[in-house]
Amino acid sequence: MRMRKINPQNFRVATRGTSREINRRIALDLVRTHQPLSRADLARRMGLRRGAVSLIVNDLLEEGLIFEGMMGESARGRKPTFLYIETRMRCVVAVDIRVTRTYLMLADPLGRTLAATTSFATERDPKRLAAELARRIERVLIEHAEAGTCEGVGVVVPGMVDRATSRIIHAPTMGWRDVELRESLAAATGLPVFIENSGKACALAQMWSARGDAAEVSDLVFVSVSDGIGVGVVVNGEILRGRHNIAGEFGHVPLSIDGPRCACGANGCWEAYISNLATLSRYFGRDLREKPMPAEVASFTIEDLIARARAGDAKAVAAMSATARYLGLGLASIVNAVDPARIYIGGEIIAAWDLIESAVRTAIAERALSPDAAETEIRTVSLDEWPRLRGAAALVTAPAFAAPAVA
Amino acid sequence: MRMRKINPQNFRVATRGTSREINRRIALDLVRTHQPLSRADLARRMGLRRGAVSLIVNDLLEEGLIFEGMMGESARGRKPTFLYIETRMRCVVAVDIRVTRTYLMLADPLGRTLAATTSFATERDPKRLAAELARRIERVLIEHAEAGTCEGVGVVVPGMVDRATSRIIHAPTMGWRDVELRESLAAATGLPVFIENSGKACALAQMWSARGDAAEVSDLVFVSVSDGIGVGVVVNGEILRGRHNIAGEFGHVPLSIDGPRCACGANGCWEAYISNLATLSRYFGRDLREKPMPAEVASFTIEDLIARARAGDAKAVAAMSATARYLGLGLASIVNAVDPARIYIGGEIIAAWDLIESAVRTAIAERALSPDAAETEIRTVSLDEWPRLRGAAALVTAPAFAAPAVA
DNA sequence: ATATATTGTCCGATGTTGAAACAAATGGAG
DNA sequence: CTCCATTTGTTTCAACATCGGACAATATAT
Repeated sequence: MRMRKINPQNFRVATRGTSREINRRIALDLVRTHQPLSRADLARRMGLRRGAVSLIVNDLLEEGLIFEGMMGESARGRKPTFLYIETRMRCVVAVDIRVTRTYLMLADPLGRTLAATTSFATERDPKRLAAELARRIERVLIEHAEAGTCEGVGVVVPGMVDRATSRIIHAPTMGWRDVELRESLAAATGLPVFIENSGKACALAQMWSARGDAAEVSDLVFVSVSDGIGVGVVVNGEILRGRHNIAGEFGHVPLSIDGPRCACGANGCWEAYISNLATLSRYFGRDLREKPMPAEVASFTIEDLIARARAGDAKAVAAMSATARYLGLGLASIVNAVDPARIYIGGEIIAAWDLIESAVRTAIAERALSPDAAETEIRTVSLDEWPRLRGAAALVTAPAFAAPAVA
Repeated sequence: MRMRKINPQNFRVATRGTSREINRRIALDLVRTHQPLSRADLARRMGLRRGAVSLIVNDLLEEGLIFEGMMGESARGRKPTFLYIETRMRCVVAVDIRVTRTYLMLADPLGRTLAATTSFATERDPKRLAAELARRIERVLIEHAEAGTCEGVGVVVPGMVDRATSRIIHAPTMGWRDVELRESLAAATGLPVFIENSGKACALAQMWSARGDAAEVSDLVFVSVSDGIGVGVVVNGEILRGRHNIAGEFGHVPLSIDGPRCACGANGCWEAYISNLATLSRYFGRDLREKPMPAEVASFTIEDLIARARAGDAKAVAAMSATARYLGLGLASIVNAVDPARIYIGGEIIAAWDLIESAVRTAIAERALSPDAAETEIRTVSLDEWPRLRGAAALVTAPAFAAPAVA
């Protein structure tokens, strides 16, 4: 029995148009997930009369959100006209700001890539970064005029973003505190701009990527293992943000309060056990954060480590196994705390998923509170799926398909 | 920008009555939180026309959910007729099943106690417990016939409850696995029965207890420190249950994976550091789970320990301080993972809150990811507020005031 | 006594879904 | 080919909701 409290300080009453708004969004989302679909299909799925559906569909057609395509097939009787999401004359720009490089992608309203991803060295100064981004966005839109009008820019950053103001409260790796980016980028491009933490955006992308009658999941967690640990939590189909915009920071929940020092200042954070740097440090038997480092150590990447493990390097295998175990122990905390239907894992390390999966599973089972929960579904997301950029695109595209705020 | 995904497998379209249903529930909840309230007050708060409000109010009056009371005051013009939640001829029964004793309370539709709480020794056999409960419920309803018709029975248990079936999946301290209680109790009493985990129900009670324009909070966590650690999480005004009904089990998130053994089988769970047994074990310098124990140790309670700490017993103070620090470190995990607007803490130990608060705060600040988050509001809930029983009552009373499921 | 303000009700306008009739399109039976 | 059953999509009217404004009732201030 689902039961949500009404907030007496912030509710929305129903007006004459509320029913239509609700059904309109359901219809649009059904076209998105099940296209192609006819008006009669929609009426059957929604349990509405065909008359009501026709009115909604005509609205959506007029606004250019969907279009009528081929005639479909039916055993007998008049053939249905199929409806599709209009993706031909609309596009969005996705931007992934990372410490060293910034990535840029053009996507259609369903989040599919329209043009090859480009990248450039990240400019640390926010004002100059906004200017540079605006230039590159303008260029890609001119170069791909066939993509149509741009509906907005989605930006993901490695830091906390304030929900209300969209200011970047703190991005430690970037050295940013209370940075304004949205307004300057919006002013420079003349486009709506949406900014979100990268972990949260990745979770958003996974939530909106499911198609058809495939298992739909509205409670999921995305864990990104990289230089740091980014985590995004989705509960009841909504991103968990929290009162101070830090919700989901499982990377800084401890495995051991007396464990190794973490970049955040505390000891024994999950991140301090399983970040790429932690794994490499384990392999080299020294803390790689301490300079100076020999050049051959500084340029050694996690991909190199995985290669050595595959080649049979016992020390590499041991380092990977240890990370796998700690990864699983932390995932167990997520399972016990959030109990999502599915966990997605991204980052360079999943290239070695076949090597580490069983150790991860064993560690989860060691701490998960029930056998069922220990079997929580885990899916890996490889880097070439561009999870961050798809999340950035979803920031712009998803609102049109979301449920209206009501009550 | 709040954005909830529509579940294409499980949505609810709007029908002719949906607008009315939405506004009806908002109106009823406003009367609950702001009573007394006139029709005109409602129209102003809701932004509806007085005509529309009148129709809704007349519906609610006919159904006996509210009643018209005294005339109110106004500076000029016709005096308003005040509306109140009808609590005179309706009641609910709240039941708190604990390991050794079971508590029973009669409450009104706003969750206020109507008759003194009674208790009896818990019968471990579910069938016999249901029969015993039914007898006692029948008796209290006869003895308090003035309370009117009973609208249902809310039961909280120390274990996991399956959302769909209401079966008790696992209650370790009771020795229960996959136990059916709801149907047998409903059959024996002829009343609707609702069952929930006690930690989750406590969170529910806090969410629904706020009145007036006081700070409304729809993201909160309730932490109950007792023999075990019970935690309930509320996100967006909804209880977090999770895919396997274990969400919110922060009691078994580790402080140190190499820490002391926990009853759940894992090592270093938060519970193993701060449960009453853990605190007492720390005081006596021995694991109290190991039998046999001297009688004076076995009968020594956490209240006794608090008394000794207040009397200046250095060892008692040290044991309490250690628990306080671990309590804060675990709360920091909750802050970083869920980032609620407010945390409620219940249990015997809060009788010593003045002794431990600063240590708790220091520990939270040690690990919280932002200074703001470290200042997350904490409120203690004393035992004589009967948080579990109020949660049990809320299971029955809250649905009437909750938002309708839409889209 | 009069003016003004407030509450609660009433009635037609508008916008929505519900139900059913209807036109159009299609395939199969004869 | 004609006729019929079937399906799609549109149209029409009824039912139900809020919106907007008018109105009577009621109370206070002047």
